[in-house]
Amino acid sequence: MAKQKRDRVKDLLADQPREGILVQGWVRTRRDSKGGFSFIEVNDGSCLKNIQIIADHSLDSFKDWNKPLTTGSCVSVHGNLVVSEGKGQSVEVRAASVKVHGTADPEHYPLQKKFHSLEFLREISHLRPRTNTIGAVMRVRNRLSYSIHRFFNDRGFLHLHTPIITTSDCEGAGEMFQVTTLNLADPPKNDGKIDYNQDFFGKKTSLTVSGQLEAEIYAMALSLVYTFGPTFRAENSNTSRHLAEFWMVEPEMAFCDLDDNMELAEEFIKFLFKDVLEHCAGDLEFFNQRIDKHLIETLNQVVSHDFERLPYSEAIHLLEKSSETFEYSVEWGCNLQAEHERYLVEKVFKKPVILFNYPETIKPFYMKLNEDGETVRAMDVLLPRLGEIIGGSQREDDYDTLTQRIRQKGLDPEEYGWYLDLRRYGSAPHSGFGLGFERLVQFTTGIENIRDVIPFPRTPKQAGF
RNA sequence: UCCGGAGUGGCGCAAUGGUAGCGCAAUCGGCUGUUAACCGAUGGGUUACAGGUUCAAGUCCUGUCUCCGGAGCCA
Repeated sequence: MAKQKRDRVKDLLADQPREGILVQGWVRTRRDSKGGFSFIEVNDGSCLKNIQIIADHSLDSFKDWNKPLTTGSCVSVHGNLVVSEGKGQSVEVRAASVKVHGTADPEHYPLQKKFHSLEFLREISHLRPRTNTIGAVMRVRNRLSYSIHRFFNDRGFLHLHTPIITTSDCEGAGEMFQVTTLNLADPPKNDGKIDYNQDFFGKKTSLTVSGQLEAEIYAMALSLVYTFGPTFRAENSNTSRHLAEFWMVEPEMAFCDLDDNMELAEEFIKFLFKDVLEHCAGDLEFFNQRIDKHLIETLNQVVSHDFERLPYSEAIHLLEKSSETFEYSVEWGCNLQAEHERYLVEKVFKKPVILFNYPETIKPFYMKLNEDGETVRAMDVLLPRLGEIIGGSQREDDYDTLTQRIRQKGLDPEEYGWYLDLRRYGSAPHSGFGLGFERLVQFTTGIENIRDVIPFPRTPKQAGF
């Protein structure tokens, strides 16, 4: 006899009454009626909603499930999908048999049917996916991930798997996590220094802080590529927007200047928001109700308005002549503070802003120098409240200029042999950007802390689970 | 890392230096086609950790750890 196919709650709730269905999931709540039956709400993760099971106490299996069927227990229910006699749901399941797989002792199971703070849930990361909030976040996260691949695939980009372990300890970005198999208690030494010749790779290696440089290599052959993978920063950052391990999307495009780059970034964000609004409506309504009352409105606004394109110099002008009092004063050449960015995005333009053409002094060596010799073709996409979600640039494609820029920044061109080779042989104008995936999930769910939009957050002093 | 706040039953919070309480959850009972169910009763706490001041410390002081908010770094 063939094994019965499992019905997902999401499908059943949209289905017509029919016989012979099988529901499998976790009990969210149970209410007993003196009418001799129980209301059992089961969730299987397919959607936010639970399905209501009516389980009669005259069932043969009653004596087996009555005691162990509590909040958190796991069940299989065979029965019929019927029109609901009560209010609040159109259909429900009338159980023919109920089986409890795993119990959840109510005296100890931490997830009882009550409100729990996200801070508390973070301490039980192995159980928190069973909550409405985290379940909804993960469905949205999944949709965004799928949608990112679709966006690039539809536009002829190749998904490129760049390495997690890299030898370039000079990428300019933040602190890196070292990768080693050396005995840390007694590492081999040469002239008092650690001898990396004896390490696994024969040199010092770290976890990647960006796949950009490797993506450039492939863009210089395949034209359009993107990476989407884990990224690591060993910065001691303790904020609601930073993780030590996060996922980053990095497209890299040949024959693409800064304008094209900004255009793609804007199109990309709008595509993703639109897609989530369309395909995660139920979950977004939940966030809109419980997390952020303006979430859906905000997402719709982003989708329906052009992003403001603002050169850095004009941003400085706006800030200088502003009547707003800032903690940090501004002048041309300084890094904009969070308060400045928020002022521009939330007060002046009230929509996403793309800042571009930054002073070369505050940006890395690989960004293309403008004709003025003072600014580089860099751009940051800023969203209300969240701040920077995308950072990118047109890359310097001129061999001599790049060599000079490397020296200017106090780096050694010798270390960048293969990177310079890309400019020596068949160089092309090219651009790219990096999008923080968790920040995207934050914005689309309204969740304030980045630790609640990734299954297992890694932050300073936290790598549990 | 810097600035500020916090750590008290399973969870969310109270408690002028003087008997540690409340709500939710849990347990038991009542009621009910219920649905954040409702009503009644019961159990549950070395107040983060280590020192110190005091007749007396959840409360004051010192140190440590962790968490939260903001800043920096950035995505």
